[in-house]
Amino acid sequence: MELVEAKRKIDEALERGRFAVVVGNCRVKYEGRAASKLSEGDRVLVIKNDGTFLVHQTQGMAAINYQGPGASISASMETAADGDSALVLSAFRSKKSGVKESIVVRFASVQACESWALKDDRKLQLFGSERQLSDLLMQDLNLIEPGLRPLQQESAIRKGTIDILAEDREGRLVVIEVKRREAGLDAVSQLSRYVSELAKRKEKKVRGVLCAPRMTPTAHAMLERDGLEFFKLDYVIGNPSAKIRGLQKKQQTIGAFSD
Amino acid sequence: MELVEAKRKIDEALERGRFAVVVGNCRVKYEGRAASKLSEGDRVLVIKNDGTFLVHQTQGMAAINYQGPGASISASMETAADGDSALVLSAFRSKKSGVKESIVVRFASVQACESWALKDDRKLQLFGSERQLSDLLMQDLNLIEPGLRPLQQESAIRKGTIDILAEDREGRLVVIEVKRREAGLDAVSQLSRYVSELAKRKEKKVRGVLCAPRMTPTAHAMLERDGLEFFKLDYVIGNPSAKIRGLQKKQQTIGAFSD
DNA sequence: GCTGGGAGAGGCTTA
DNA sequence: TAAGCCTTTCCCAGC
Repeated sequence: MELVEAKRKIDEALERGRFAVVVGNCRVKYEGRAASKLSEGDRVLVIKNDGTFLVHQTQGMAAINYQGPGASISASMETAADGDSALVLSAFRSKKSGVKESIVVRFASVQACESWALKDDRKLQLFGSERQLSDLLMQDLNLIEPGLRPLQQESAIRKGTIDILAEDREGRLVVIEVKRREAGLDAVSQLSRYVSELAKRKEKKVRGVLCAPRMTPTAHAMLERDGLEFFKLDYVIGNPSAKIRGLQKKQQTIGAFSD
Repeated sequence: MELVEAKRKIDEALERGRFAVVVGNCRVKYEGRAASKLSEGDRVLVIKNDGTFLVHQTQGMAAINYQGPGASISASMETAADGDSALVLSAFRSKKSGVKESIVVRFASVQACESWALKDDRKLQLFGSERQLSDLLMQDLNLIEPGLRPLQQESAIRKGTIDILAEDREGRLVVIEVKRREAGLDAVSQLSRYVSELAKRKEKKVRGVLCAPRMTPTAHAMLERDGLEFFKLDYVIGNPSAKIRGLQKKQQTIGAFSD
């Protein structure tokens, strides 16, 4: 496809706010929070109405260069010193932090360039997030330990946010950290931070329980050394809901929906 | 475009290992580590040769549903009870962990469906990563403090990996943690973990220095309470290299390349 | 192969 | 707005 023709199509797509895809041989340059260069190769460029700008290589899941919503996108023709011309598509963005970012894609040739007016107002419904598991646990903390009563969910302390704060049979505070997947060192650090902060503030012993499907051995060692506890969180992911195994009370259907 | 025609094109693309893009009205269902549903709307599906499978909505940077390299992709026609037919594109993958994942995209209509044989063997060259900044600092630790001598870079201890291990004028061990962006509570936790682990092992006082462009206030408070230190890391990102401001020794050009 | 930890991480929620 | 922190995070490097 002729570069000029591709430019015309892109200009039209940008003007009309369409979703556009450009396929061709290009070089890519990025400057912003970091900097990068990518020399010549065939790539697929995705441009969305909201300013999203994605450069995809033929392999790998993540876009190799990207600009999020809010970028301003422009197209221009460029003629190099050797007389070769190129279609240049670029995305600029100024972040609130003051950082300016730019991606410049120089197409030497274009295999395809198309755009569409797409309509989509639906949102993804996700099941099995950490927040959902936390909500389910809140319904009956007896699963973790008989007599455990919930005090607060998502309570903010100076050093972060406690997933669930509870009280045990002896009236001790229990900090519960929920992880939807295997817990590592970072999770133990996090819990440890909350427990010591709370213990200092309340001037009494505070328990800490890490709820996760499993833990790495090193994390488990650190957990025990810090006097914290582990509770195996056994759950099943369904569609359209997640369930914790062993919960005695009838679980509310979270995230149920009609379609 | 006819659904059957789209299916034929997809089959051909899959067979020949091409990069394919499908645009149309669809529903999406995901089951795996979590589960999700997305009801009817116009979306763009990206299929790569390596099994990468991305569903993009009209807004937002991230793919709303995805499967990484290694997925097996298939296309089929389906006829619903009401007689409406659909083009079903799906991606399956079994992770090493044993988790099976699937994405099923049901297209009720297709606006465009195309594929290309793309060639690209180049890799992104990135400047200003944390590892690069660490490399630069290693060249002259005097910037942080006169008399500081490097002992080791990237040394693994039981509880993680220390960026830079050094020795100060008085012969004390100094753990240096480098962050390319603002450091938060997690960074302080990390450094704190390394320092206490090393102090316990060596049975002597160990210093900890957090090198970052800046810190959040809460993180700074925690740093001071833990007896750790902060060094403001002032750097500039260029293309094709990153430089730390104030480094006295001539900085090696890191990441320079010819193109 | 497990584990830890970075990433131009992005994005959401709450103080 | 800033800060914490979750993510189907992905990804790589080291042991």
